[in-house]
Amino acid sequence: MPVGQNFCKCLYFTSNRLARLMNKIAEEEFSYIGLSPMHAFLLMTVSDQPGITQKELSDILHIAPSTSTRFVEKLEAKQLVYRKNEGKMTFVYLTEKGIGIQDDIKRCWRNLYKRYAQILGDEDAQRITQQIDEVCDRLEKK
Amino acid sequence: MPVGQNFCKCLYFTSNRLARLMNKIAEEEFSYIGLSPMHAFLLMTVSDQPGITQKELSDILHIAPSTSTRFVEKLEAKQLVYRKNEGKMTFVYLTEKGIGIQDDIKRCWRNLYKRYAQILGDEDAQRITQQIDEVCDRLEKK
DNA sequence: AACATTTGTTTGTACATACAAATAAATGTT
DNA sequence: AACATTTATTTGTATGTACAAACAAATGTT
Repeated sequence: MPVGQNFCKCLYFTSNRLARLMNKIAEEEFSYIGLSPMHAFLLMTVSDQPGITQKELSDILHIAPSTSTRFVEKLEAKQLVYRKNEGKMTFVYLTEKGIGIQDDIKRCWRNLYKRYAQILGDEDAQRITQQIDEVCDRLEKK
Repeated sequence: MPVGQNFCKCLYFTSNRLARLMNKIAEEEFSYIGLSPMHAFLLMTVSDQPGITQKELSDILHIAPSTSTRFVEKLEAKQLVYRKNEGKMTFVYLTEKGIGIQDDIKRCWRNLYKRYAQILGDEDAQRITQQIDEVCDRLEKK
């Protein structure tokens, strides 16, 4: 009896498959502004909370602290954010250029939503997203 | 009005968050046999269909063809599989060593399931997994 | 005040994964 | 049979992400 057919019953397997699919779609949509999706999310977060620390960023984005360092580095190189170091913390702010592309980012984000919602329907799209978020919270809590 | 709080309503964002979480759990469980989870899945697939081609592997595992080349290369280096080239295709088989660890792989896989099912409950775990799989199929069909 | 612990950041390194281009074989078309 | 198209694989290169270790600052304890 073949086992290969049962990969679809493994949450590790399916969640990674979905993430790969969504990555491709999101990369396409955000490619219009030359940013990877996670970088765009980071920029939106900084726009929302100027002076945010990297620790807070990694909490909100659910990435490792080292990853947020790397992201901020890259966005700094593109002159979309700048850092202010104070003691052991670094506070992150948008540059003028970073502020300037916020609308474009939001537009890409909306297009991304439209893109998958068109396939899944608004209701299913929102339902599955909410359920995944809930599952994440439960898995993370312990 | 803060936008950061709404990332959880984005399927790209949540699916990646879940994948990162599941990766960590799966890597832990499969670390007992010194394999990354996807390598283990590939080995199970080859065990199920000896002589499978890399194209078929990439279809079943939902990865890019180049990725399946890379995986097979690595498993060949570990002497868990070998290749037989015929024409433009390469057929993949398990070595004795590869056959020998199948039980260990299955044990890790069961432990992985137990691990997240214990947190989510069997029912929820299976429900969300099935729904994600369905969503993937719909997104892939285009 | 001296030392230990915790907390935030950075750096080195590694891995999974992908795309695009190159290659090579198989198949279809004239 | 000659050429064009499709299909499977490989290779070069790039990106996202993580962990562990290093470092640096802040806080707690004696």
